[in-house]
Amino acid sequence: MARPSHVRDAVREALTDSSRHDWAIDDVLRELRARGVPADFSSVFRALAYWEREGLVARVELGDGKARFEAVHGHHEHVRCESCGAVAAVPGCPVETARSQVERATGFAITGHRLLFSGLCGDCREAGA
Amino acid sequence: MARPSHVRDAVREALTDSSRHDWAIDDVLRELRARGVPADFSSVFRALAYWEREGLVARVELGDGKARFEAVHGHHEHVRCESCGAVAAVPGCPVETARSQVERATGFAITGHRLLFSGLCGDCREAGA
DNA sequence: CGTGTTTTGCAAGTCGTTTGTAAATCGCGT
DNA sequence: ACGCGATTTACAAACGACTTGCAAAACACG
Repeated sequence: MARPSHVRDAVREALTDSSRHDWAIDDVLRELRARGVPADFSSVFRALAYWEREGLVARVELGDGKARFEAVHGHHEHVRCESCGAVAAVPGCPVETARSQVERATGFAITGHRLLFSGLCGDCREAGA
Repeated sequence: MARPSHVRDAVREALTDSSRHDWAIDDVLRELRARGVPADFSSVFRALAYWEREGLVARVELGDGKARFEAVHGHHEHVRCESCGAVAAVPGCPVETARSQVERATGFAITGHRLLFSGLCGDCREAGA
């Protein structure tokens, strides 16, 4: 029933092989082409949706109005360079401890959070100085 | 040179008069109509952009793919109910202390952050139980 | 009152995503 | 090897929400 799906497979591999945290759909598409697996935008879109449902890929919210994805690893937050857009992972989670305090202050039962730092990466800092 | 602008004024008043943290452009539009100040979508859009530039209105990122705004008060984070979408403010900032640690870990110079909690508001929790 | 600038509304354009549809592909039983 | 039925894929059209171009209306000012 489940048939081989080179697009889906290639999409998963592309994300998994890299440590990028900001794969836009176009980026994945280009990467597939580079790997000799031409595919259609919509196929990549559906593949990403599929792996997201499957829990192997997570959507990353960078606030730039584009859907971005990364392979699921552990829980972590992100930093994004205001200048060049580079994205890196912030190990650990500065927010976990705040949870119960937030619940008390707001009356919400907290189930998750999304934290995005912005700043200047090392390169841009040097270049701008 | 600067002429009276009932749309701009009405937009600022609408946001300022309320404590909402999730004004979408349509919401503002509807509120203006309710106040007897009919306006066009694009005018409201430009008014919001204007006040954002002016620093009186801030864009709020709720990750629902819509531009959302609030009147600027102090710095605070947000909680959003997964069920009904209600948004509340989280007083204080659980992240401020993490800043230097993040800088050390990533090599970025941190200039800001955006934190969004998700969970269930009191009402939805009762309703769902 | 004219004049020149600012605001507005309307409509069209854009960007990125999402969906409809039909053709191609493949596993499987015969 | 062949046909059947379900799954994948590509292409194109649809969408949602924002953005922009442009001309008409509204003012302040001389």
